[in-house]
Amino acid sequence: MISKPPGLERRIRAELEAKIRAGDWPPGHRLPTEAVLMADYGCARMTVHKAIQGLVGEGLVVRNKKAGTLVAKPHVVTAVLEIPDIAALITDRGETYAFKLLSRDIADASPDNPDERALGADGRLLILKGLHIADGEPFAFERRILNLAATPEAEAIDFSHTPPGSWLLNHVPWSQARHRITAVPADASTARLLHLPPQAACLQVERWTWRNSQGVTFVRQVFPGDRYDLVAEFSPSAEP
Amino acid sequence: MISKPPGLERRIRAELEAKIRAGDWPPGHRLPTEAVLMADYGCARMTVHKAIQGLVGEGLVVRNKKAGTLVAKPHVVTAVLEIPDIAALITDRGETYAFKLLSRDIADASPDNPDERALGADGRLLILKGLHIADGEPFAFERRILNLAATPEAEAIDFSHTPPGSWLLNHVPWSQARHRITAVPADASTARLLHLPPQAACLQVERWTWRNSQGVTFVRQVFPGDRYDLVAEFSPSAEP
DNA sequence: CCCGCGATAATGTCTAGACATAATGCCTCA
DNA sequence: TGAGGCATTATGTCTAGACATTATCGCGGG
Repeated sequence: MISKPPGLERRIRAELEAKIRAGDWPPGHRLPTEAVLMADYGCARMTVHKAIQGLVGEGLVVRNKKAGTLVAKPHVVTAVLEIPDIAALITDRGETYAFKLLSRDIADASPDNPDERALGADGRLLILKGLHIADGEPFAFERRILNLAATPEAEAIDFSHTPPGSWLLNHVPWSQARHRITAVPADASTARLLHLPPQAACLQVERWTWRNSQGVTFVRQVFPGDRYDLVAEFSPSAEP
Repeated sequence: MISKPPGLERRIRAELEAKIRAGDWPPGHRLPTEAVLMADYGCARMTVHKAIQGLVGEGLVVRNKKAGTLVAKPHVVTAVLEIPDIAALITDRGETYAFKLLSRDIADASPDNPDERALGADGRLLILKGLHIADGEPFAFERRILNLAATPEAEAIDFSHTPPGSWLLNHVPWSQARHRITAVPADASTARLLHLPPQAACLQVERWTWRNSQGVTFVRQVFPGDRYDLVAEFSPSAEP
């Protein structure tokens, strides 16, 4: 009674969702039809329809004409991974952040380099290597390839202290990406850069980014296994 | 003209999305108001409203009353990680799958074990250790804690060849989970089990699962770094 | 010049219908 | 007994409105 009424659609959705999450309605169970809910709540069909569509968006239910609405079977566990900008990640922790550019090269894409080929680029590439530093300690090593055909402005930018990831976030519009997450032993030079013993277990995140089906960038980041981990929450689709 | 008309709402949504993804409308750009789109497409407001709400669901735009609808700034990279059932993962690859139970114990939850405490369980626990095997080769080692208060049926199940993860998927309804992904060096016994050299880099996935705010299970899986990696696609929320 | 207040412009939510579409399941006919 | 077709049921999509909500902007007064 204190807070404002959250809207009927939200309420219907929340009540259905609660029944599913509590296990009252197990996977495969058929939920009431729109007509029934409409009568239960005394509202228009559009309202219950939108409520149930919300559950579809969350993947909690599947709908079939005539067959009705069924609680979905969770066959794969999906999790939403938020891969933050490293600079933001570190400053959010209250540590000081610095980026150190180790090398900068411009090269033509060569079809025999698998990283470059996957990017689908065929023109000039900007190749950057750098180190992310938190409170003076090395935090991650990254090697990045930028497709200059997709982001020609990048050639003029001074990346000696600006991390290219942060620059891209603010200058490249919406895009699509693919991530690959692996554990790798640190090779000799990476181990030295990250102040690790040779062969130390590291988390490697590779990301390919496209915009409008044109390759924009590829990056491989190596984190010391004991200094970083990824956390993914299951997504009960947050409400604003 | 070959395929059926996909519905006006879908069409509006797709056209707006295309403009955003192509970069025609950069982050921060204000898109046409519902009234304008209504006139453009000659349809009711509800239709454009639902189309734009779809974009909100994808996180592509943000809406404010009076201020209008703005293209969102991609400040964190989010990706949808599908963490499959290991048995399904392996058989999908066309390899033979086997599970070998290494140990089974029942214990009372002890508050000084951090894994058990995080689960929030305070009754009896079933503790399983096992090995996932693909084509005869060890694929992953797992240690799992099941809260018997949440899933009492589990006590009667014979897990000697059934992987507990697969059993849970089919017997526990919808739940919430939290994942933590790290790189760790294999300890001596894990290395032996997985046929790895000691200290080899491994990917470790930890998952806490709750249902109805009651802890259900905690599992820690260790994969050889060179035999498994996680792939996460960015999610432009697929359309059926 | 700044502050506050009110008009306004935008989205949020809901209604009560209409017609379309698709899968189920029954019923009929061979 | 079996197969096909049709009626039924449920969701999918859309309309044309109504009223609610709220951030912004501009204007006027102190």
